[in-house]
Amino acid sequence: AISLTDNVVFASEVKKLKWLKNQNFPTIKTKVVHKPQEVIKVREDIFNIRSTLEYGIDGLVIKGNDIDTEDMQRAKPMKQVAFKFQAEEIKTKLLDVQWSISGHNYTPVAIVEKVNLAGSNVSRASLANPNLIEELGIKIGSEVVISKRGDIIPKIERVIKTPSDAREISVPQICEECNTTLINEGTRLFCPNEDCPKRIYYRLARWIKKLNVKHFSEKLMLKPLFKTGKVRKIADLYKLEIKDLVLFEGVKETSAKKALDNLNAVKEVSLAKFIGGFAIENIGEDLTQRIVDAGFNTLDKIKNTSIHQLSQVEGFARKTAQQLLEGVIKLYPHMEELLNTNKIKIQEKSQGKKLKGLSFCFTGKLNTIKRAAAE
DNA sequence: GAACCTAGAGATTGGAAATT
DNA sequence: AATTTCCAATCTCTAGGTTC
Repeated sequence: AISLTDNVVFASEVKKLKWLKNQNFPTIKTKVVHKPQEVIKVREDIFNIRSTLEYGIDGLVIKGNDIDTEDMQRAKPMKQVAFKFQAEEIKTKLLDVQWSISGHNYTPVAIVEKVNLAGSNVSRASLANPNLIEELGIKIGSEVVISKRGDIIPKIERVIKTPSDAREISVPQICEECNTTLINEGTRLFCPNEDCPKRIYYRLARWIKKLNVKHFSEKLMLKPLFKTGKVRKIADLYKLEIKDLVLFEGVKETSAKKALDNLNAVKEVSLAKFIGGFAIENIGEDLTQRIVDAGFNTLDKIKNTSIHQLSQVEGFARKTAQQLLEGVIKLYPHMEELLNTNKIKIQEKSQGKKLKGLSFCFTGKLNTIKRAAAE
């Protein structure tokens, strides 16, 4: 069966959906087909009437002509696939390249002359890494063609021409934060200094993000805290009081309290999340969980094992095992300090799987525990 | 009430390493 | 050599707050 994919309605936007209902929004019809050629034909037909539709669409969804709830629960259902239209392309000019710094990695971002493309204004596009700059042969001043891949992500497709007075894109040589000479591996440009402030800050931001602490604003709170030197390590976050936050512009008691309450509300995390929150390069929560499942279920067990033993775990070979082990050993004092604040602890053992996959709704007053705890 | 900020939504690229 | 998995990064828009 075929239905239209739309980039207008988001399921969560209840208000908008209601609005659409009131507008007698045309229902999206499905069509049953039997051969691949028919799919292509339908796609062409729809593409031709696309501009006459009352709403925006970006392609088709082709799905099995049945309802398979199990399949639909997958992150990427196997019984349905999007078949989008060829992305619109437009000409523009490269004005500048900014280097976006995240942690220790430097990523080039193209700044182009603002153009309206497929319904939005585009002025930035990732250039991924130094190698891509070279492959494209792009310079400041180059005329380029951009598209939005999947109608969403701006992408520089190719260079049309580069005037003779175009300027070479300069690749940073030293870290703007700590003056360490950057290492350019072609596919990534990074600052190797383990104690680079960018790296230290990134760890804090990762922690907040990993624990899903809401309203702890990076801009208004975390950055100023870091800049003033008040917070260096994750453990420092747990010593903060409201008075430390209201010092900053744009932060008053209400938001300060909210941020700290949210931070302190997380009292227990799984070992995998704990380690994932420390931003060891290439070591995320999911990978760590595999190690935990394989029996390395305490911080010390992981710290005291060997690369060889870790590499017995699926998903880990020498490199990843080494990154994890060295990262944990290096950060162990940090981790201990954090645990010693007694504000957060690692879950003793992985929870049973009896509740896995089930959904619950709490309503009314709970007698024995608070609602948040129950959730 | 204006101005500003955040979260979250959907979507894709592309590198690296591991696995098959 | 091909496939899978993870990770990090990018874009825009808007509802719903907070602060000024």
